[in-house]
Amino acid sequence: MKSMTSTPEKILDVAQSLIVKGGYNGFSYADISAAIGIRKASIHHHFPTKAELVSALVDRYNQQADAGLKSLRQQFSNPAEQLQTYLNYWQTCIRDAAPPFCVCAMLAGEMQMLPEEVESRVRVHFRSLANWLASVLQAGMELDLFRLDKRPEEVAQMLMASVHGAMLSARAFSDPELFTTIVTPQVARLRAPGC
Amino acid sequence: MKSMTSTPEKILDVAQSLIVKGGYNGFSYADISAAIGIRKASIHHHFPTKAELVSALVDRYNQQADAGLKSLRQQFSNPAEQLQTYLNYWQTCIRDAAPPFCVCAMLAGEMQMLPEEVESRVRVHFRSLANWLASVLQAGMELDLFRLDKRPEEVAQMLMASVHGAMLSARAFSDPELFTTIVTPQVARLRAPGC
DNA sequence: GACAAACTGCCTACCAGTAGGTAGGCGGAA
DNA sequence: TTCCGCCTACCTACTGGTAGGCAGTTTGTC
Repeated sequence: MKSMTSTPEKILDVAQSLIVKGGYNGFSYADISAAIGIRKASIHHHFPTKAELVSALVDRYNQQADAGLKSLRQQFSNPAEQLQTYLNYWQTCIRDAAPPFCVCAMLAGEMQMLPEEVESRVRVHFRSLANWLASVLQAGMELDLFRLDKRPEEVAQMLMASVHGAMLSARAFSDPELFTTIVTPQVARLRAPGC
Repeated sequence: MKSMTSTPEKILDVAQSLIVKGGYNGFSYADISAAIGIRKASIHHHFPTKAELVSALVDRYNQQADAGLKSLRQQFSNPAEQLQTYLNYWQTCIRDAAPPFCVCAMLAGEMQMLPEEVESRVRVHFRSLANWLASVLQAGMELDLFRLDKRPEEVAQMLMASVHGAMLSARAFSDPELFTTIVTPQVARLRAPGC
């Protein structure tokens, strides 16, 4: 039986896991080549340059994230549940070391030396995640589930920063549970009393 | 007039600014060489391997940070002021693009592929920053300046994550002000009513 | 339906440039 | 006289990237 995922997909999968480990400069075509048993030149056939490879990678990641977040809003009517499910996703990712870090958070650190084409795509991710969080917060506020002391956009930024910082701490301390320890109380604070 | 800083110090200075830009894999001996007008081999004379160089760098960074945080506690008797001054430090750093990022936060992202000797030193930084924050929070709580809903150690972790996440967001959006926007309300939340 | 042309996906072989690192020499200060 | 800081010259391994070939499939045309 032939493998079900296409070669370009496999390349992006491996590249993503490598970026999550060591960032843009932390992997090479040779690494991918070794991982999926294909020659370096063949990778260049699919993605001529490294910048194009990572751009495609972030594009795919953004699409997946958008789709995931959108389906979250359809699946759960309760904004509090939507938010919690989003956080649970990362919680299990980090615990299972699946992709224990957000690709874009990783790349954001290296922003200053990324190719422009990649940089702009990373910014897109941050923008749309912040927007999603803000709209969930807004909805929750209107339903009296959340009581915010700031505009939803600002609280969204605070929440996003907490999530990324918590990923960093979990990694620094090699303690997956730390992610939850940090993030859970942040969410609890949003809840309006009596919910 | 001779330059006042010794060559090893200059090397570490340049290396630090390069790490802050692009992480461990984001710089080379050649980069440092070009920046301070010395040959690559001469850098190896002072720091035989890259791992040793970065280890020395993080050691120095940790010492400076410890000294800075310690003097902060001596300079201000009020824990709220201590905390605020710490945050102001990063705020101005990021605004002036001085070192607009914490070296250890940067390295923490690459944790999984760092040489062991560096990894352990990064962990030390996280540990001692968390301890400092926790002790400031504890002191503030005893003086009724802060009202914490969690143990000071946990709130310290939350605060630290916020700071690092805010650095990441400021960088991703190329917006230095965002750091303050994110961090200030986090601190405000700590304050006991009537202060 | 036959047949050449074009296109795939991958290969081998190669390139210039750069990575981290080494060997050994040389001038000046201790 | 030895040590220090820096040098030139060099090494091997690896970086991202290219040129060109070669089977197998698709395509257009008669």
